[in-house]
Amino acid sequence: MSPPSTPDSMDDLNYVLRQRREKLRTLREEGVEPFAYNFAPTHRSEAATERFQEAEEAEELTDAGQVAEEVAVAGRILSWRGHGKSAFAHIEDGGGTIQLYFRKNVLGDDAFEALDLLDLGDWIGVRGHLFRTRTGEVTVQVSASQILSKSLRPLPFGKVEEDEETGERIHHSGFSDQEGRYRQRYADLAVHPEVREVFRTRARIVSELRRFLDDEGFLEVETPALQPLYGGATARPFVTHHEALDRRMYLRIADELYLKRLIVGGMDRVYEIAKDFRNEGLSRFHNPEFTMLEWYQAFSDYEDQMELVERMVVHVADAVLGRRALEYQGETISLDPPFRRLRLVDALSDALGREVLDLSEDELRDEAKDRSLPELSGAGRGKLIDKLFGELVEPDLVQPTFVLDHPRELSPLAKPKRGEPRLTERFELYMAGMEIFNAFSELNDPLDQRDRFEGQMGLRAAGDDEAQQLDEDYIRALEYGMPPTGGVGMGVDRFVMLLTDQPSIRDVILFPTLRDPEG
RNA sequence: GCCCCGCUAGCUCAACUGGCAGAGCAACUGACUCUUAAUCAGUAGGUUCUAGGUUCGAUUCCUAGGCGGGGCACCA
Repeated sequence: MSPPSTPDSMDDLNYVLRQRREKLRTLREEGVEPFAYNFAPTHRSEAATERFQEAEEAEELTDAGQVAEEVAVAGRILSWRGHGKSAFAHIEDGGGTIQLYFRKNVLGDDAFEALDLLDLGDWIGVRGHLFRTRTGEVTVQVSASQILSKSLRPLPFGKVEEDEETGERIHHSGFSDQEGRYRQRYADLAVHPEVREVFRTRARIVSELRRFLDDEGFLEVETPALQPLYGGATARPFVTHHEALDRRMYLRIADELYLKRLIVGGMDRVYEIAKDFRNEGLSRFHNPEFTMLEWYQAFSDYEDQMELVERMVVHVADAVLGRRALEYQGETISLDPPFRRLRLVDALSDALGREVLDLSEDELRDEAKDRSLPELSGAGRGKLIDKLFGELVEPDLVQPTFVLDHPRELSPLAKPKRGEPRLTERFELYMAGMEIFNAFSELNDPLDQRDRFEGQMGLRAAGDDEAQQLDEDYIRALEYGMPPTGGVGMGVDRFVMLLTDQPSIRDVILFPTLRDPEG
């Protein structure tokens, strides 16, 4: 990793890097600047291919079978096949790949010799006429070429063979080391078009989420990521310090309490797409910083929000996938609403064969012990129910399922369930076993909210350092009056995982959090 | 934090029970003017993750550590 940052001690470079530096020096000696300032392509590779087909169909090709006007294309050299006095290459640009054909008698001796100084990975710009090779591939017959940037470090290109009959792409060698791919995402992206495609899809998904909410009359807002108090979720925060204010601050774990302050302020439909930060373990489903979409809609309850979520999922699926079913890691998942609804306590009661709400904390603990769930000493009723649910019910939630009406202890920001005060009006939407949405009829009674916060303070005093803090300013906001409001949080990364069939959250985050490689 | 698996050339991988560390691709030299995993001939390329230990001898066995992957826990 060190060569680029240390002064050139050529001795330390391995021979491949050394050779490329020598080519770089030769280019400069010949008066060629290997790091150009710009180039003006007339087409991206895809458009160039289309241009040829257009000319071909219109029967406008010259006698030599070429398009009359020259095109200019630029890209990174992916492959090179030299044949003495000619050569074929493929370059790749943002639009795909295109083949180049170099001939000594077209380019001239000097320009053809200069091709020796090119390597895989170099960026070049070329001009030339489009034609179709004997084997049928649209190709640029290069009349002039220019190096745009010298690659001094070999990219880990594999080779791809396309099966003529099935069109199947067979990968040879390649870059498959997970660690290398995450640490050097630039190299991963450079050699894996399919990885670039995942992130293109991610952008489309986020864009469709925005479009959907905008069309529903929501206003996109931005709230603080640096907060004097953290809240809106149960999680351990990242702690930092503001020097000038000499004050401890936290990176947000959720946007919730700020967005609801905006509802109090009369902004009756708001949303935010933001990074949240949680100081907890990493896993296939957890990255310390992740993207959350939250929205709040005045005058709605969680029933209304279930309907909105269904419409949102369908909107994105239609727009991005063009269908309402998908394959996730071998499972077929239908996105056709209405989604299944499952009351948490009913599902758990069925699994246990006993009425969950009638069980005492000790009885719940015994049930958990019977299923050899580990480390439950500190858990209260809410946590025990959550654990049991996670163990007994959650694994089955492959098809989209709204899990409803969580116990009050688990949901300090949710309104009590109408007619069942031990429960709250809350839902989580599970898909492919992942919790992707979480929503409430938002608690807007400031007195009840204070009681709930105080309950959390009790848990905190008992040693639960993830319990929520009492936010007096938020209570004050509620005292001014918050209309009935439905609010939803969505794990954007997980939703992207689902839609792009990626097994790990690291595969949908460009630069996932990793340990320090130095150790 | 715990368990399992992995770490060997730029990349992908071999190397029996502990016995000279190898191949394909990439690179380099040469041949080749419609190839596409181009082909053919040749050359070079290694701190076997790190530090100890056992041994005549360690990529291989042992101990500790690092990083990654998977699982569990934590957490959503």
